[in-house]
Amino acid sequence: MAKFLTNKDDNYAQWYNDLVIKADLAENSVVRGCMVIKPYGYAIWEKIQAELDKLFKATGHVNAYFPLFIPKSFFSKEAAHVEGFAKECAVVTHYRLKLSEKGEIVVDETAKLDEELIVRPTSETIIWNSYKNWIQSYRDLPILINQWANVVRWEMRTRLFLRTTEFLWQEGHTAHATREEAEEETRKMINVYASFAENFMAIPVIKGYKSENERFAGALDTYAIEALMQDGKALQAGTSHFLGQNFAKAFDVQFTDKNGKLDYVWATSWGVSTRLMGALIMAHADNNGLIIPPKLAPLQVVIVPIYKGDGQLEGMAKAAMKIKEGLEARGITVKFDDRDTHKPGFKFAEYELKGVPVRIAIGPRDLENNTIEVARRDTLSKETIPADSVFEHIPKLLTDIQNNILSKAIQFKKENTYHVDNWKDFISRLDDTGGFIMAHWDGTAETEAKIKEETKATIRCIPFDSPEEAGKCIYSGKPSKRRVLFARSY
RNA sequence: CGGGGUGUGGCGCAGUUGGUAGCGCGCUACGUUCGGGACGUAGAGGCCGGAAGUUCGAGUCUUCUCACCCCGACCA
Repeated sequence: MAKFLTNKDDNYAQWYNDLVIKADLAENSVVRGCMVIKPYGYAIWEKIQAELDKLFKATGHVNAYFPLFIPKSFFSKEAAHVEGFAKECAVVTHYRLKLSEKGEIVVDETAKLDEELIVRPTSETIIWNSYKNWIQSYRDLPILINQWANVVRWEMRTRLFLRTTEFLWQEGHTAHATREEAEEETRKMINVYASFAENFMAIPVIKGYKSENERFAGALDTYAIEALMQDGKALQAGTSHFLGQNFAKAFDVQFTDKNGKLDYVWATSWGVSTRLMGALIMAHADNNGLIIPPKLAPLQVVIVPIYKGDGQLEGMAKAAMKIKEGLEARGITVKFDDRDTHKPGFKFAEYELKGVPVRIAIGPRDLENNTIEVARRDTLSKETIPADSVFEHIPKLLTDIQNNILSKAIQFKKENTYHVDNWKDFISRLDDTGGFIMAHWDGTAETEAKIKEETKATIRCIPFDSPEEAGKCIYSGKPSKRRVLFARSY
């Protein structure tokens, strides 16, 4: 089985690449570093989008859209921000092409832009330039806007979904009258991400603060959710930034408060990207292919008929359509695959590869006995049930699968989270198993950098819930008050 | 930008001392199959990344060029 996939245990990276391609999620485009998201992959992204969008709306946010292009001058208004992104920006310098004497299409040098445009790597600057005009009074606040967009960061090395030059994401940008309110928003959104990861993606995460080094360019504080992949590496799955008054000051966004006093506006921004697709794959999939949690599966149930030529299909189609309609009425997405160009075995393998949570097979024996065969993707187990019980059974089964995938992931995270108290163990733990490593750190950037240099492990976050505990830094031996989360990461 | 590698049907590859291109998968047609990726038969499909050179003759040798991939420095 799964003879088309590289074995996950032999070569995890290759297994991932194979899976993305073979499951028809995405492919590399002719444009270096950019991907083509294929319909099946995009369907999963649309599910992610739809659920997140509901959560954003439920927390009071609205959607809007800001330009792809950002004037270079805007970009340089916030010092830390420029520094963070300058090295990976695509720049538009001209607006016209022409035919050369040789008949080639060339840039028309006479059509040079007065001010160059940056292709957005993120939208803080262009958005705050607008907010400046929108905000005069505390009555105009808060502004709670999200946008779904593409952004471009010119990366050296890319991998489908995990890091691509262009990627899709959402970015929330909010403006508040008080520091407390902005901080609360920052915290609220990281919690939204965390609960989305857990409840929909079935991925448990660790929420925490980023160290100063890992912080977003221009933020006073960055919160992140970190997820553990099956190869023991961490993946940052979402971030929420408390931007303080940095962007308000850079773009001169002031408002009059209730007391008639002028003050700068407080800001947050937060985002998740198509990288979540990578997380979804690497958290759950196995050597047979994807395992998609039912809540995000574009196709939740597939019905495969097993028939020999001569009119056998008819009876099955009738039974299948009845099941399909009944399940759809219960809000379940169902496909009846009656293609006669592929054999059942081929279809079984294909839907496993694509991670469809539940497969129903109906064959001649089932018709005779009024049964169906139900197979679940997460455990690969099969059972034959009375056809009449399908409408009670399948919804329960989907819930069960969602829960099982999550508890498996929780178990995995638990088993691969280690408390380490000295340098030797730290290194051997990283090399032997990887995983989340909770260890003491002296809180200095120098130590953090040294650890990264020597081990490639970074501080993923300082967990919100990590208890006060006296200890010694694993690297410097200096005193430390709490453990932080270390890991090698994507 | 350093270090390594690869360019040959749609995809993955082979191609000997230079002699005019082949295999697997996929594709098309027909037939037999159909409870875990079926089989047979017959087909279609290639300026061998590009340019120049050596030679009677270049996928193969030489030079130049272009593109892509992998490993590092940067990153959601």
